[in-house]
Amino acid sequence: MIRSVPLALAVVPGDPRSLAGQIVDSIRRKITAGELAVGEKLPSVRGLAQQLAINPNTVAKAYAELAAGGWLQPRAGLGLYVAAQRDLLSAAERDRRLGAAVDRFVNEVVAIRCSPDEATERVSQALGGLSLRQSA
Amino acid sequence: MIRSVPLALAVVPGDPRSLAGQIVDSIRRKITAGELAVGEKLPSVRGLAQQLAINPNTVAKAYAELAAGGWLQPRAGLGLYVAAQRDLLSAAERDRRLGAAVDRFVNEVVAIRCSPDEATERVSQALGGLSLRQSA
DNA sequence: CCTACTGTTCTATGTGAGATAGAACAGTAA
DNA sequence: TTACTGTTCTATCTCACATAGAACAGTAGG
Repeated sequence: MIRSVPLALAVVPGDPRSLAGQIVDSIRRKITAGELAVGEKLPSVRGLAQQLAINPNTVAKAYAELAAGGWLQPRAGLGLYVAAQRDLLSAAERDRRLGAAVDRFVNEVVAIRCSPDEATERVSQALGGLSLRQSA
Repeated sequence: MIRSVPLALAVVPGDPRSLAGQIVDSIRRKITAGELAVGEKLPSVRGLAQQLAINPNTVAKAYAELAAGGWLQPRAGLGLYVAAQRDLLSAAERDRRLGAAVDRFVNEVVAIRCSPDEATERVSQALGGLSLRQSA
């Protein structure tokens, strides 16, 4: 029996994202950053729900989405484990989604009225830090 | 009486953004791109609503948000006109919002599992094209 | 003055996503 | 058998969004 890490994680009601969305984003970034190693066991649905003081169904939905995206591997009756990185999306689909994400970001930059150069710089910094953690 | 341009604009029900949100984004980008010149009159609330086959209240909400953001200048009884560019946000507030937008974008890049370099490149391209239009 | 336009404001209604609550099911290990 | 695991289902509540209809104040032109 592998002990599951307490999983430092927080959800806030003020966030525009749904509770399940916050959990999904946090775990995806922790896996990408290497804070959650491949094969590691995640807290149980009910355990994490109690820890976050939210409904178990909300955690279950987040876990289901992560499993569907290939981030977590379910073992029947045992729990969910961090899966090895693999691509479920085709190159075309990934390109399409990236384009949509870029478009959304540009809309926000326009709305803020900030310099395109500053926005590019900030994105470069944030994504650069991401790749460093990925190689770790 | 200044004739208002037909304003090539489209809203789609499938878009995750609300109808008002789509209108707001489109008009902000048209103003930024110079497709809508400063001082130009916008279509009336009821006119644009009829053109888009949506409720006038939805258009009114979009216009109100644009006016609140300083993008449009209301003239009582006349209509809304493209305002001269000015900053209503403090540097600190703009920086805070940019950080939030970057964080959202990074979350999407992580979710897509695409290369950070590719994402940076795409953003740089998109924002570069934006600054070109701004100078026009 | 009167009419026709402009944006604004208000209440009411219907729809859908998100979160909650509670129950039940199947698989696994001690 | 017991206690855990994730999964699935129905039901309810809330809130944002879009719609619908009405009313108001300001402006221009006949």
